[in-house]
Amino acid sequence: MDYKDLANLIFPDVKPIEYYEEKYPRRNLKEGAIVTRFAPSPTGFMHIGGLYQALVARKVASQTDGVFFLRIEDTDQKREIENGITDIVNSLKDFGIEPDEGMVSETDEKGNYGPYKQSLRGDIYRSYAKYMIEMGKAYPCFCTPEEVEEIRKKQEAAKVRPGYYGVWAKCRNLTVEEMAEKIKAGEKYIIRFKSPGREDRKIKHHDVVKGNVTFPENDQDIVIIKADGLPTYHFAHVVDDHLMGTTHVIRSDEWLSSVPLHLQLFHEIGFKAPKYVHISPIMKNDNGNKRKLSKRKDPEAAVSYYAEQGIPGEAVKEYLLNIANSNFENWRRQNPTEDIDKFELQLNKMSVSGALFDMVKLLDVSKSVISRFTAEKVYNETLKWAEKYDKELADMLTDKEYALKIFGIERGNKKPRKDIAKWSDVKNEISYMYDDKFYNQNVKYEYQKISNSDKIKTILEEYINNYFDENDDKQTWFNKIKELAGKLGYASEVKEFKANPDKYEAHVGDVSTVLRIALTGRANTPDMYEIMEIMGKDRIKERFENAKKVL
RNA sequence: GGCCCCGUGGUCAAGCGGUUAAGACAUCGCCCUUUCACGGCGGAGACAUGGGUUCGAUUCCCGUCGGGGUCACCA
Repeated sequence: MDYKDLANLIFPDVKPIEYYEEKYPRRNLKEGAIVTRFAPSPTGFMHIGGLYQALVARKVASQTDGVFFLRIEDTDQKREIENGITDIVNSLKDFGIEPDEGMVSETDEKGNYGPYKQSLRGDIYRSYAKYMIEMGKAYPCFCTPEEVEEIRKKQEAAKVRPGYYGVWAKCRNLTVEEMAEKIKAGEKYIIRFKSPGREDRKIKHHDVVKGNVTFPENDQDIVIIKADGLPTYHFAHVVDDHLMGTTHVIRSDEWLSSVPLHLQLFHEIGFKAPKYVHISPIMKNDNGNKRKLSKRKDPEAAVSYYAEQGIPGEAVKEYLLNIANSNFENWRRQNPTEDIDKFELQLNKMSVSGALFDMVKLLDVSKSVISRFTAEKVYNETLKWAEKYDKELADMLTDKEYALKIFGIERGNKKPRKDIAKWSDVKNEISYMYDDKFYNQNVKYEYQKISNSDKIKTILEEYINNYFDENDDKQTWFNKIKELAGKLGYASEVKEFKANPDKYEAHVGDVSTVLRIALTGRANTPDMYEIMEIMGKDRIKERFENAKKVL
């Protein structure tokens, strides 16, 4: 009895690895092409950190004419949730991230290197496990979970490293005959890797973002095939990324410490190891302590949160790119209208330590992003958001032509207006442009410098009767307000007023403010000329009448 | 606790032996503007700490402190 016989006893009906090696040939890509993947477990909602990884992986693959694929790591059936894959696929799609290969829905996939769902790859893993056993590099372990737990307790008591290794690895030194006997006797077992490592030796490794790191060699006989016949993460990673031709494994840095294991696994099975890119997670300040954004405690950890808030996906992506490569900001300033796909992301420039999530900064990025949108796009996005989260707003937007005029105020020029950070801001920004909202809100007219009722009344009446003309261009429109101010005894120029503060009660700006407040109920609005232009004389008149009533 | 990684203004961060230690967000002041939002100018604000090495350390080495990660038949 030798290893081969043992392997056959354990996996009698499994294909030789040559079958798979042929079925999944090396990818024929041009020099320098990077193959990346996003490999989440469908265990809950999509996390912002996952989006970050996927974004980075998608970008570097695109930049090098490589391939980016989506693989689902569902080898732990206990933790799975319903529609987990759909949620991942849709979340990525919402942010404009399309994999070249991989799962496209709960059950469908595209690409030639599948299945892209690990639970469907059991036979493949078993073939490679068998291969390992044949080589004497893996073995069946008959220890029960209770026994393993007991070993751990002893180690703890003895103050030695916990784990299944060296002398603690009871089954490691069983003879082939003993193993076969136990199997034939029906004893339950799992498959463990037979680590050739020694803890007192160091390995050096170069991580693309973390740089050079040194670790003790792995000496743990980790399990590669679980009792349920599926592989553990470690083994699936090695087999899949080999077969799928991944060149760069981009993953969260919590995996950094398993690099010695993974490298050893790759080496022992005889595959070329990929490059590793361990990216720092996005953190949150929690009472002075940094911690990862938590699914349970932090609503902003879920990518759905941003959609709910009405923060455009483009903004979230730009913010994330900002964290990834801080020179993105400079690039954006120099290329304000360029598509972000044109930005060249550099993996080795990514931060080694985790960045604190900064909502204020995100919102600032978002303001800029939205200011670059066309009125049409602002309209469409706002409507899409409103239909889901704010019915009242959606109703307001029924008249598209009118809404487009509002969204067009101070937009499309070199210094576009930056007042919307998220779609949920919109209602408040535009509500006064809607008569039914305006007249039903019980507006309080809080006049400022000029607050005397008679004076306000005079300004309003004079203006609408003698100065307002719908056909005026902006310059003459404003000249007329100056004229009005002059006629009523206010300074028609601000400079004039500042030069002679005692001579005048107020200046043209204050007159404007009266008009603005009577018109909108607010002291601060976008350009008043455009607002008046959109409203038209009758509505302006009506607004003024309303204002006069409560004087 | 063992092992690994990290430590530049409030935040994100350039810098990698000699710099007046960039920039962005936030903050404050001024300017522009009929208001606001922009935009412009300026201010305040940082190399965790103690030892080395060096003519010279934010940059290199060691210790301390602080933060994070990891030690599963979870990924």
